[in-house]
Amino acid sequence: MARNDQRPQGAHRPNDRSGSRPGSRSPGHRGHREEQPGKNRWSRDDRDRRDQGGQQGGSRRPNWTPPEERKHDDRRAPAFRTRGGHQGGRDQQRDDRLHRGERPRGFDRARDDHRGRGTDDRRGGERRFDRDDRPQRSFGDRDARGGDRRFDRDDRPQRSFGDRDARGGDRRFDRDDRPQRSFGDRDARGGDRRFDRDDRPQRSFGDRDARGGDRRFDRDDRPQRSFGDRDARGGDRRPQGDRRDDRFGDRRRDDRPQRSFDDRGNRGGGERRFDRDERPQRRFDRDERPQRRSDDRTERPQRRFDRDERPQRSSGGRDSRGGERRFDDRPRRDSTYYPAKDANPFTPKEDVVLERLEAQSTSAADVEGISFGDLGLGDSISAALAAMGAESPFPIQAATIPDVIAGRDVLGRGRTGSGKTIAFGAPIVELLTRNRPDRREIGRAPRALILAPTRELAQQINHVIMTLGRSVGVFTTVIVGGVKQDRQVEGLRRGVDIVIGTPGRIEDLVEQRKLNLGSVEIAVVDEADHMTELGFLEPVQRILRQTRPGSQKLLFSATLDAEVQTIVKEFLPEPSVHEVAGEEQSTSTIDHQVLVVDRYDKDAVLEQIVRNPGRIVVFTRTRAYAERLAEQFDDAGIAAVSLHGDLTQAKRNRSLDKVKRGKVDVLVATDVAARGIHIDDIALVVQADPPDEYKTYMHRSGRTGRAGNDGRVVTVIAPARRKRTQQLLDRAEIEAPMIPVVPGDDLLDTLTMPPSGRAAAAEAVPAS
DNA sequence: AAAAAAG
Repeated sequence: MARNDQRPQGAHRPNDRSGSRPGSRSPGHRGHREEQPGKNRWSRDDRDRRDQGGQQGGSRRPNWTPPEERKHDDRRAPAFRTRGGHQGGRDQQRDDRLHRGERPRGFDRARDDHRGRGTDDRRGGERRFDRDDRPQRSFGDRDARGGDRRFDRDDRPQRSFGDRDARGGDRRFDRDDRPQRSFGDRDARGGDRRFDRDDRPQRSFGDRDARGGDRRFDRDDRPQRSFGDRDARGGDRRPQGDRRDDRFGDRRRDDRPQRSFDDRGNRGGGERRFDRDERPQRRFDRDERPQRRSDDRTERPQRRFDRDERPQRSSGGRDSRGGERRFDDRPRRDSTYYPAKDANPFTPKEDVVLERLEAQSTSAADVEGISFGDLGLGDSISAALAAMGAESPFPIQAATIPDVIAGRDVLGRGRTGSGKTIAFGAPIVELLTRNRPDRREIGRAPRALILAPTRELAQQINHVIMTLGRSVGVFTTVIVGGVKQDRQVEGLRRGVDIVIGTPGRIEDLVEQRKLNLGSVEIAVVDEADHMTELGFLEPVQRILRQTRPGSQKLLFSATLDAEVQTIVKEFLPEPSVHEVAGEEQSTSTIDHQVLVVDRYDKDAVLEQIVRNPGRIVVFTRTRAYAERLAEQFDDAGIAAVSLHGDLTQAKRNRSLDKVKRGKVDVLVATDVAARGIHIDDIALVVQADPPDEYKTYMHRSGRTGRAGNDGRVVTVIAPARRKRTQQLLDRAEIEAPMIPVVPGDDLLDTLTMPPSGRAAAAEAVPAS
């Protein structure tokens, strides 16, 4: 895996020194950052030369204009025009060149062929660059990248003090002590959380069955699942009695005995359905965890058992494991000739509302008058927060900061845009400030790790934490894929306190022995429920297992649910769970509508919607569609950029940056941008394809309506999808009218207007 | 069926 550079194109760039590779780039010279950009940049001459003899992707258009130079002002000009107007000369030309909707530019395809993966940008010209030799396009990229990296480094210089040793010791103890904590703590947090382990004993067979009933929805099959896990463990499980007591004591958690995930179903009431069942597979995965040092977790013997039983569980997960669990194995209809809508073994899973973890609730009123200092943060950090605009703590912050500082494992759920990054970032910086050596050690191993599902989110988190850390000499670095690892490795070599990144590159560097997670005392999994989904779970587990035994773990997400069970069981023995009270209300600031559109009218409707003024984010289910739509909008004179996994990281950064800086108002993205990404003032979120999961709906919607602003969301669906969409909305507890729409409807021209204004317009439009 | 993350 030690891959060196994922951008093979680099080899073709003029001035390219990649041949000399990482080392030659004057490592150690922080100031050399500048060279980075220069290195790949094409001079005008280079470009011209290229253009003339260019045999690259071939079809470069004579009149092609760099997208960034095009003008799309017309989009806003005609204030709410009903139909797409005609475009100016240039656009006209473009229209001639290709029909919207088509995969224009033949070269795109050609390129795709040789390029192994991805396609860069939708605008042909740009894409070319990324790949082959296409020099020109570089400009954009580099800058973008340059920027990111910059962060990584700038702060480090001063890196004066600090180190892990100090803390190390402490934490270590924690672990050991944790044992005791168990009882007490657990209660607090809930013995329940422990799912399988302790409390569940009784539950064993009987329970399950019982539960089975509820769960039935989700998984009829589940019942069997018991096989290994729980039963076996049974032995371990302690009687519920011993669990909890304390801190939550006051909070009334004692009463919630069984609350474990499994149980949840019962207590909660209808909604909570045991989604977990579906997640059984993961459990198996653990087998691989044998490593888990037996010693550290004396207290948690139980788990060990779990693993044993789960032998097969390898990666595949379900397959290996017992047949029962696999969805495939589920009882199916005898005949599959006719697709069964309701009995699809796969879909149910996505729509199931995972049971919500029980948590301590904190409301805005609870934090009134409280300052960050009251929560345990030092003056420097508090000042840095104030400078960032965070004068006083938000509920989720007030709830989790003290516990994080106290060294507890924490599960935090706060709605989108509620300040979760600071909720875990500030206390981590605070902890790293304490007990550290007088001098910072060059090459010291990081003491904190933050995992995020996307590179953009990791970078965003880094911005926040880097800012906080700078005030107290705590340094961070981003470790993500898509860019050369050189700078990242160099940063690590110099020594950083907090590593923020995505699983792939982190594992890669660990394997290359360029990143040592053994000193990590605090690990955070942001968007935890997503990070514990199938493709992410195992890497995350492997990474967390690399951290110091007994290290503190924090899981955060706006939709934190039982999906994280597997991780909680293994890594958060006695977590404290927090959520913001009444967070559902916050959704009330977002207006939701479902537009029922005939398939053939869809693109026209989307184009009309996107002509509305204001920043608009359009979500699609596939990369190809995101690309196609962005191109369509662009060709129609509506400046738009795309963001998805087929683009090079440079382009991804560039697209996002363009939107953030207001260069472009329309962003067409896949779900890569659904979680965590913050862009100011998104007036409207358009779901060009309806999401499959209610959680996805919530995260996409969460891109708007942030910071107390109103937000609007429209979801475009085909008539046949109404029922399914309604079910999804019900699960998300969102009310949204379903409105039949055809291209040209005035309603489509007022979507970024206040709801009230729209209502009037809607009435004037004959419902389909 | 798709997306993300390593290549």
